[in-house]
Amino acid sequence: MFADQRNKNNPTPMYQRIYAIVRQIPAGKVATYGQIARIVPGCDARMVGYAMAALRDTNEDEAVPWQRVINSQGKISLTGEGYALQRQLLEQEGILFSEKGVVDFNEFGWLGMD
DNA sequence: CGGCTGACTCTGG
DNA sequence: TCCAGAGCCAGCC
Repeated sequence: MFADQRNKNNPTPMYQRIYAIVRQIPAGKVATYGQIARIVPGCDARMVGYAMAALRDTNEDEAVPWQRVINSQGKISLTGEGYALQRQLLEQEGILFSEKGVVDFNEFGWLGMD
């Protein structure tokens, strides 16, 4: 299974593994960096963030719903224009933000954050 | 092969 | 509530 792929013989680039997970997040739901990190063995929250950052240099941004990945506080980690763009994309999917810009995981969390 | 960079999370003061 | 430090790794010069 996946756990074995963390070996040197793993032909799959880690970023691609991360993107694969992100692509599984359905519209209208969000997941945290840490959550995704736990799904991908040998990967941590930072790695996920780095993978997302790397996305902007590729043309995969259309295939990977990067906007559905937010931080553990339920907030968008980007600032400035990036923030506005991500928030807009999420709102278009029906995700609601509190006045402080926080998403309710209980309602929109992908894995059902109970 | 060395150095630099980057969208996190948790803990403690 | 705010801030600093540690943990930790793939890409791209």
